[in-house]
Amino acid sequence: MAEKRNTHQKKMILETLCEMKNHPTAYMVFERLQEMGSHISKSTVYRNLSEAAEEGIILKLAITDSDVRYDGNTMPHYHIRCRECNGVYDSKIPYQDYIDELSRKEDGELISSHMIEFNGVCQKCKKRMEEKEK
Amino acid sequence: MAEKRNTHQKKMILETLCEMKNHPTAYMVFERLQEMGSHISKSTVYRNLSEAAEEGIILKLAITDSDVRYDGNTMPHYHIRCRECNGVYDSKIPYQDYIDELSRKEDGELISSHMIEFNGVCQKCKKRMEEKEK
DNA sequence: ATATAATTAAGAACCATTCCTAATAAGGAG
DNA sequence: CTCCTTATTAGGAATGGTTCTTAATTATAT
Repeated sequence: MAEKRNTHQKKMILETLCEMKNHPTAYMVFERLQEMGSHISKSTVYRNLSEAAEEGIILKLAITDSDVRYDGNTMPHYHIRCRECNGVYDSKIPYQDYIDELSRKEDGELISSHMIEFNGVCQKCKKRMEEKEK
Repeated sequence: MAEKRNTHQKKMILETLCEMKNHPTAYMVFERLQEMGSHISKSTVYRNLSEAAEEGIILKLAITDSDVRYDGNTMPHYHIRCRECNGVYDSKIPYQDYIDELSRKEDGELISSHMIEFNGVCQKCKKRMEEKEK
């Protein structure tokens, strides 16, 4: 009655994801693995990340990208999207339960959670832009 | 010194978008136009929607989809994504300015706005699920 | 050690989106 | 109204991330 197997590939993929702090897409994880000399195939990376997200081992990010992104950190948290470099950063503010309550009161839908994405410019890009000004 | 032209195609595309209340992707607008017997090409639909969004005439939706969606309603508002039918609905709750202030205080980034997407089940699907229960 | 079935590698297929180019037509000038 | 300029379009090829397919592999139970 074998159901789930622990393979080298799965372990490598999840370890690599957790090392990457840039909220990568499945493709980015695949590329990283290739750089490291791994021969894990594209489809294996896509499948494992997708399955891990379904199992709740990793997080499938709610990001307004045209690509799905993953995060090793499964704690609920918000994201900041830099409109200059397109990078994704974590916000430090805690989950706002009351936002869900507000929606439950106002809207007729069955709300279970929400996500927030901030639009802004990250510190790195901000600094770079200020230096260009001079 | 002609800069911007008003073409039949542009007019038709924007009118069609505003008639559609389901926050369509560019492709969905293209399909709708075809159903209506229009011969407007795919690339024209994509280009016009993208340009209109840049000009602020329409809204490029912040939705955690793998596709970009557009909205004729340019008022800032939040969205509810139904996890059953995958539909996108508008929330009635007003924009929460203080969320931006909170992030500005806690995070170091230059925040200009945010978007919220609720995860839930829409009224239609809720009703359908309840009827199946019986 | 063997069996079986979950998992993988490799790459073809998919499909929304972008890109390219010749043809078209909006709108200003005469 | 007619001509010119050039923004815009139609049509389709190219792109590229993701999904799918299949035979080969390999984790795990027995």
